[in-house]
Amino acid sequence: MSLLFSRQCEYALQAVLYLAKTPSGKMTSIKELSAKLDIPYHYLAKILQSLAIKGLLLSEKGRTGGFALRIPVEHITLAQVIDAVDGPAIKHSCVMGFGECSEDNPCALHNEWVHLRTGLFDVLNDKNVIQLAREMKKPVYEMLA
Amino acid sequence: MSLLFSRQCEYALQAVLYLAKTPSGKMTSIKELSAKLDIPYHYLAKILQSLAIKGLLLSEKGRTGGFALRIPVEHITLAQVIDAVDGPAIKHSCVMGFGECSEDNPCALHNEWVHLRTGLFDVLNDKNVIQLAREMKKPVYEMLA
DNA sequence: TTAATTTCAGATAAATTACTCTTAATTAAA
DNA sequence: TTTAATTAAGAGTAATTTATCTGAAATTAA
Repeated sequence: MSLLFSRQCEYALQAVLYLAKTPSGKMTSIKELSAKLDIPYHYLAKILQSLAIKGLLLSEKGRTGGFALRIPVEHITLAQVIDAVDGPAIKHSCVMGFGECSEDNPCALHNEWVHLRTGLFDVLNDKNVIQLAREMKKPVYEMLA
Repeated sequence: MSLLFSRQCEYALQAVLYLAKTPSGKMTSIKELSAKLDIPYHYLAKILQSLAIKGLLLSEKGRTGGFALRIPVEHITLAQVIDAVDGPAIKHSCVMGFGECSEDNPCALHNEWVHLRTGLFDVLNDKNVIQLAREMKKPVYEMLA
C-alpha cells in the first residue's frame, strides 16, 4: 500500500521536483526522468501528460522535446500537483474512513488528524516547487546545474 | 483512494473502537457491527477473524457468540491494530515514495512528514482503545452503555 | 528529404484490493 | 435432540490501480 498519496501521485511529485531543479528553458525527456527516478516509462508518460493537460507542465514533441514546468514556476506548488493527481479528497477525508467527520461529529482521531494535516498542507501550499526542491538532498537531484 | 490506512484498516479501527465501547463481558456479532458501522458483512468477518488470530480480539462461535476485545483491554492500542492490518511500513516509509529517506538523505517533505507521523503515532501508542473511544462522538457509538 | 527522437493515444495486461458466496463447525436455546 | 444463530474457512468475483505494448503524430538534426 502506498501511504497518503497514490503511487501515481508520488511519481508526479518526484518528477515535478526534478523539473524544478533543471535549468529553466531546458526540456527534460520522459526517458531521463524515468531512468533517473526509476519510474516505469510509459506509466510516467501518462502522468506527465495529464499534468500538462491540467496546465502544470509544458510539453514539446520532437527530437529536442520533453517536459518542463509551466511558467511562472514560482506559482506552482506541490499542493496543486497532489490535487491534480489524487484529487481534493485528502484535504477533508476522515482518517478513520467515516463518511461524515467534523468538529461536531468527530472520530477518535479527528482533532489530531486535522491539526497534523493542516501543518503539512501549510507547507505544501506556501512553499513553491523551487523552494521545496532545494530541501531535497537526494543525489539524483543534485547534478542538474 | 483511502488515505493513510487501507480500507480494511479503517474498518478494523472502527470495529475495535465499537468493541471498546461495549460493556465488558458482552460479545458483539458481526451482524451488529456490520449493520451499525455499514461495513460489508463477510469482508468484516475476515478482518475480525484475522484480528482474533493475531490475539487482539476474542471470538466465540455459536448462538451467543461474537467478538470482544482481548483482555486486558487497557493494553490494546490502535497502533497495534494498524500494525496487524497494514503492517509496519507506514512507520518508516517515505511520503514521496523514495526507497531510502532519512535525515541524511531527506526528500523535500521528510521533516514535515516525520513530524506529522510522530505526532499521530504518539497518540496511537500512548492512548488505549478505551481512552480513544471516549473521544468518538458519533451517534452509532453512543448507545452502548 | 530522410532518419532519429520525442510526445500522444488507445488498448491491454498484471497486480492488488475490495468484496461475495457457499459450506462447515460450533454453540445455545427451544 | 433439534433448530437457529453464530464464527471459520476457502474459493470465487469485481473493481481499482499500476504497468506494458504498439503505433501514430510531431519535430529536429543530419
